[in-house]
Amino acid sequence: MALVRASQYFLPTWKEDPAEAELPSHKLMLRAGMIRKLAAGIYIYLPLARRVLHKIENIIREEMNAIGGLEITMPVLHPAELWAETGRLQDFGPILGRLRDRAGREMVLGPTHEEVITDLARREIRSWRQLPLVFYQIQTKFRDEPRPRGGLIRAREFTMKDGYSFHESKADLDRFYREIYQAYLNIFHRCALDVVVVEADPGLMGGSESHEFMLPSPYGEDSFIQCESGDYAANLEGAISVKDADPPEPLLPLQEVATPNCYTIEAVAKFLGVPTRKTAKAVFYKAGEELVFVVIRGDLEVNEAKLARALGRTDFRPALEEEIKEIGAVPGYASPIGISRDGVKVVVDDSILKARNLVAGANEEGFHLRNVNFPRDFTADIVADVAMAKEGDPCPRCGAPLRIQRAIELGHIFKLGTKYSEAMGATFLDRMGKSRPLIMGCYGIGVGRLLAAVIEAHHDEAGIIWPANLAPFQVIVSVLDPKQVLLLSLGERLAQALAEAGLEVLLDERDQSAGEKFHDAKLLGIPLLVVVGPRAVGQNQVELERRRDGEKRVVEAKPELVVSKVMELLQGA
RNA sequence: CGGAGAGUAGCGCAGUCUGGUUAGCGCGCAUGGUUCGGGACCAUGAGGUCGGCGGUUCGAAUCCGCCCUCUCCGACCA
Repeated sequence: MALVRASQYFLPTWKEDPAEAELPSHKLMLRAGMIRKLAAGIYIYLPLARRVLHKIENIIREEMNAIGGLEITMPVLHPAELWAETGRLQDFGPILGRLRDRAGREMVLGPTHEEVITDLARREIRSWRQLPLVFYQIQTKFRDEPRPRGGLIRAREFTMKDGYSFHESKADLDRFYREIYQAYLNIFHRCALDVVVVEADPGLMGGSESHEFMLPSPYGEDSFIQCESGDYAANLEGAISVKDADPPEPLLPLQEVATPNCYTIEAVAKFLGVPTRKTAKAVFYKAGEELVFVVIRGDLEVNEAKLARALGRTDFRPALEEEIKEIGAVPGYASPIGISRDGVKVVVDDSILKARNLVAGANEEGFHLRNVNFPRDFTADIVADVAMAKEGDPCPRCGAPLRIQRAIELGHIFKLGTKYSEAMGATFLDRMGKSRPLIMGCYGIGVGRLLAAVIEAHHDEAGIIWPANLAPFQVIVSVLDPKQVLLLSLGERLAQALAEAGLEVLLDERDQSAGEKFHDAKLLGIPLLVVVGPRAVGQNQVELERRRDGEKRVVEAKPELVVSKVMELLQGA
């Protein structure tokens, strides 16, 4: 039986918006007494938040268990050597929280657990007969993010459900991937969230396929691109861009033109009176010893995630002016024509393929070339799509315009393949007795972020509006003047009856003004309010008020009647 | 890491430009009383290293320097 007395509980609510919060979910969680900040991006979860988190976590558990997931708990502290094995000790960089134990051993605070689970797998999994195996945990992660923001939306210390699956074949991973995809939809649906599933960039996680589960929100920390007709949605990092081409035109001869003080595409285009899409832009990166020379249509931007894929490396940075000059290119007037190709990798975006008679730099201060054409005038080491998709671009599937949406990334699932198992030697004997690396997938949900997202999706000016299945309490029984013994005892009886009927009940018998109690009830977002006040009780009645729509009922103050009416109203909450 | 802003009582803020009684206001908190249907009222009271350190000055919340913390924008973000 679940009956909590407010006077003995911890409800540190605030009347005013805190100065430090910007997002509705952040403000409301502070105001409702759910969280308190310890340091930037590091929060204490108070009792009210814990109640909701338990429900969210249990939904996740049920759905994970239903597809064969086995719950485990892995350590927060990992030996750094494990991370060195996969190279991620380096790759994660300063995001990785690091420390030494008393013996001087390097340790890391786990930002994720591929290394640990793969270590477990290589010790324990020997035969295909043990497969498939799906482990998951709901546990604290630490990432020393450069910029935490928005309360629980992007914290440094946060709770994550992370799952890892091991398979004997790609086909079995594919099968399980479809199951977990559906399980994720179930989880978010049960949390009353309308998520959009977007194709994501598997990037350097390796593997073939990856999806993100996004909740569209103006306060999102992420964005994705979506086709109006709904047949394509992708993370911006991986979004395929279709480049509309101009109609073909005859190739004209190269022609040098003076363009004084035109150091930017906009300036050149304006000076020569051509649209920016009729220019070729040069963008430079330094990757190790190599200078990467990207040629892209002037109206487009380079997508560095796509460039990383085209190059097969991520260790590059924008080049310095001196580095550009070293190869004979002139910053502001650069083009791939007439430069030294020694130690230079020319990457041509596919937007250049169909473009004709472009304006490009002449590698001479104050001059550009007209009528530059690929591949007539220069060659490429790599031709690839390295452009950032943008608002209004045609959808790669149906051609309808694409729109950019801000969103909260709630979940991310990956087909990892053998990246970790190979790096760490996690192998098994297959049906033919042959040793092969385990085939893996990994699957994350930001639990705290999910909690915040539920509030983002379900609140109004007065406070939170919990979906009934996530609410910390389903009913709040508010005794307006608890010093009147009759009112208090009636409130107690009703609360008891409701609790015995299986509901979680908060009995607000605090000696506070009616207004405060009404406001708190709304702020806390409890689906149903039972008002035990002198006015109605005088006529042997109590009032019910539904949080979601303000729907009110008056009921005779008999426990059975109140219970049945509460149940009825909760159906619509 | 770049840009912007902020740090004064538990919360929200004024005071700082132009140095000068005992550092204020609202809310909250404690005690007593009056109230009791949509954030009541009266009285009394507690609560402050004015983010820290250093400097200037007869005198610093206020001026100067360094540092710390927090927020927002950007970069970044399996």
